[in-house]
Amino acid sequence: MKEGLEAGAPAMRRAPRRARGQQRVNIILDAAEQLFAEIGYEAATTNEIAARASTSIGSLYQFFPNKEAILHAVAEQYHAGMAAVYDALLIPEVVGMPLEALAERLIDAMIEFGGAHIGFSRIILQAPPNTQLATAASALLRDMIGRLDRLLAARAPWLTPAQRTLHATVGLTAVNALLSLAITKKQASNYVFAHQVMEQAKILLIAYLNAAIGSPEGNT
Amino acid sequence: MKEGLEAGAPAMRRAPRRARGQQRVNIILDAAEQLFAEIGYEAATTNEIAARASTSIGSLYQFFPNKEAILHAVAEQYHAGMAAVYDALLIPEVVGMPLEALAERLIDAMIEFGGAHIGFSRIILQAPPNTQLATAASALLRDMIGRLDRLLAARAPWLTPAQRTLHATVGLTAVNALLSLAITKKQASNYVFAHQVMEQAKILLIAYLNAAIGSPEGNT
Amino acid sequence: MKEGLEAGAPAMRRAPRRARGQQRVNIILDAAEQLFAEIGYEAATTNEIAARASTSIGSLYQFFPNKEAILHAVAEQYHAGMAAVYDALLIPEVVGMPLEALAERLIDAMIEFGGAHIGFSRIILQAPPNTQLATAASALLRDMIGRLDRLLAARAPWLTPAQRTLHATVGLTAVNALLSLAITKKQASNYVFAHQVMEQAKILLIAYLNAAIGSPEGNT
Amino acid sequence: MKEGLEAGAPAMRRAPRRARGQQRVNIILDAAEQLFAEIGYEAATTNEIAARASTSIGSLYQFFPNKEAILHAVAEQYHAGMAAVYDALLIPEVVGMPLEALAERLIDAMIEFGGAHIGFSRIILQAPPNTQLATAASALLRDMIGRLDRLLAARAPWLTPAQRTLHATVGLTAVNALLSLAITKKQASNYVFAHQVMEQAKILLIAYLNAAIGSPEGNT
DNA sequence: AATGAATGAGAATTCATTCAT
DNA sequence: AATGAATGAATTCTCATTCAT
Repeated sequence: MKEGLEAGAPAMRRAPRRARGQQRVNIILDAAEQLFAEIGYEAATTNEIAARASTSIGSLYQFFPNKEAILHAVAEQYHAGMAAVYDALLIPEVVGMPLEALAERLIDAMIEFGGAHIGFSRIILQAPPNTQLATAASALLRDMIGRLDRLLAARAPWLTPAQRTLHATVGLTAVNALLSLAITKKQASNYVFAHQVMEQAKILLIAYLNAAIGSPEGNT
Repeated sequence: MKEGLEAGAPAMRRAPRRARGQQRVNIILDAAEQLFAEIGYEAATTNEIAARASTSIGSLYQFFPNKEAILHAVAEQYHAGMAAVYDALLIPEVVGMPLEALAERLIDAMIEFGGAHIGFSRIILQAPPNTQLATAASALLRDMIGRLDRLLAARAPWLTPAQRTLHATVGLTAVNALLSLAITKKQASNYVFAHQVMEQAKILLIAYLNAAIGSPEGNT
Repeated sequence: MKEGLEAGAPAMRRAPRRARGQQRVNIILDAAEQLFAEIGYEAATTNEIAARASTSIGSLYQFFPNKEAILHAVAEQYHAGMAAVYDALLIPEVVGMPLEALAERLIDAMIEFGGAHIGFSRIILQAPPNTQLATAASALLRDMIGRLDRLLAARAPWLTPAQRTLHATVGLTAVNALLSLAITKKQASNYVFAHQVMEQAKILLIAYLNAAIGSPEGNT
Repeated sequence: MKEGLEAGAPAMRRAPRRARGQQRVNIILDAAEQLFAEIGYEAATTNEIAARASTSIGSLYQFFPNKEAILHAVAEQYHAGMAAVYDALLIPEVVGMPLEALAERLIDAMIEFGGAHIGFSRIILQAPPNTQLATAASALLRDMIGRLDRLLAARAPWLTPAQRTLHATVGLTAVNALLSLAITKKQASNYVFAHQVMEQAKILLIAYLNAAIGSPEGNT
């Protein structure tokens, strides 16, 4: 819990003091994210990351103690961006919107963010169990679910905390999967289908929440 | 569908001629499925698979030309099982059921099958892009979507083929993700939550299909 | 020196008592010779030899204790054939011929024999040092040189034994290399060139022997 | 001829940028040449090459992508040396010499070079067919034959190109085989015989060329 | 005898990480 | 700080040989 999201997460070897160092770190992280997105975390090699970042393997290890640290740093960046997206929806004006508009906003925001981080969403959302990726991913998921939980708390105060967590988890899981699908299709240049999928995601989310959350009187 | 899902899929080196050989192949496949489920395809080593199957690495390679072939054989087994599950739902009595009962059946069947193949579902449904897994997975997905497509065709003949494919893809993707989530929770011994997730999956599927498919008059 | 040419040569596991066994041995040897010729001794696998002989690896090892034994058996066959070729030239009528006719006979015989054993000539004549092949080859060479030596003794009695051995070795080495070259070209379907090479081999041998052996009066 | 003998020849993974790297590459190549010479290309292992070069297997693979690339690099070095030897003979003063002197020069030069590269000559001149060695060897041979061809063109302009190629090929093949034999004997510490063989090689080459090439008036 | 499955040492190659310059 | 060479454990796969049926 030094600087990372996770207790056991390997921290960066040192925070670069100078601007040039920070810039190089960013280049490395971008290269890593891109490569992870293309071929997955396991298949990506540190040498290839360094090469894509136009730097040397030695420099890379000057900033990151090991491969996992790179993953966590990428995940952290991604996490921060995702958090910003969610936080923007937690403002009162949005929380009070009709469900349709809210779902639209949420999913559009995710698409936009996902578009900027094409592919890494897939990686992080699809971590095989018992792997380094899995730890990185679970922290992220937990946090996102927590934010949705709060959003639900504001909109449907009649739900118990357990219900909120359940619905948030289910909704997020489904939407994430569809986002992941849409990104894949987009990468395959199937833009029309990708767009259709995201439209369906909105319909699905609205339908699910309406069915699950119901009204103050009776529900699940 | 008889010998390989995929044109370019690496086949088994040879069909074992003796009972002992076939038995060994099955043991290897079970060990591989289990290991893939635990730590993912990439992290699994052929030596570990052989060790778990209580056989020698040489025997393993007597039947499978390489690691990928093992993956494909496991996927094929899995595929066959999944196909059976779906085919059981395509009988007239089931197709004619109310949506609620149909969704219930489908998801219950998937849970049951997923339970028997705990973990591999996750692996195959979460293949990183541009990997061997991805090829194996996409064939599977395509086939399952095809089956759902036919089911939809029987129930909602007013949909265009493109609409059917879209809805089948979206529904399956979402339900698969929830199944995957439930399995993870189950593996973590969180049975209550796993069960709740699957119940929500039913609600979600029904709500989505009702919203998306609509009635003969007006829709998407 | 039990049954092989060489003291340390691994003998066949057992002499097959029945005709069927001997026949199988011959098939195996033919398959082995062919495969050695195609890809070399080292690259040839015992399994592939068995497969080409349409038998099982188990059967192969029923007759040969190891791979090297197969090599030696093939070499022995080859040796016997080669010896027959040379012996046919050691009869008085041939020994007394003019050098031109003798060279013609010798090389034609080698071509004929080489043609029947296309490729193995190359293998056996080109053994890398310190290998199993090398031992097999050297015995063969020694024997062939010995025969040529005797031929020279009959034709040029004024040479010292050391001179005879030297000239026999040199002549045989050169002609073998050309035979090998011709076979290679033949395998590449370059029949014209192969034929031209063998014609040149005759010219070369005659020229060399004339120059080296000279007449009774003065020489090397 | 600058970077590779062969179009499809595997190049080095990277040109070492630092002096230490180039030095290590040379050490590896020397170790490889020596080992190839001793036990042949197939039997040589990359680990043993690395061990002989007193380096790690990883370092070896930093510079060479695979075993074949090492072979080709060694062959290239050898080729370059051989080419220098031949080129030194293509100067007008030498080309104009009487045949005896020319043959003497050529063979002495080959002995000297072969002595410095004891054994690899054997390897490269004795490649089994359809192997990686064969490809490396054939490029070499072609080039050497080409050089001899030019030498013949200068000395015997009345020959047709096809005749020149034939005679160059035959002469080179025979002399190479004798060189190879001499080297083997030298390795076996039989220096006297080795020397005698090379002397005979001169006699053979002179006799063959005189017989084959003839004079301007009539020939082959 | 015949078959083909079983074995495991050994080979080529990769890649995260360290180290010398 | 930067570079890229050095390291070697680990991985995939082969193949000679043995063994059970």
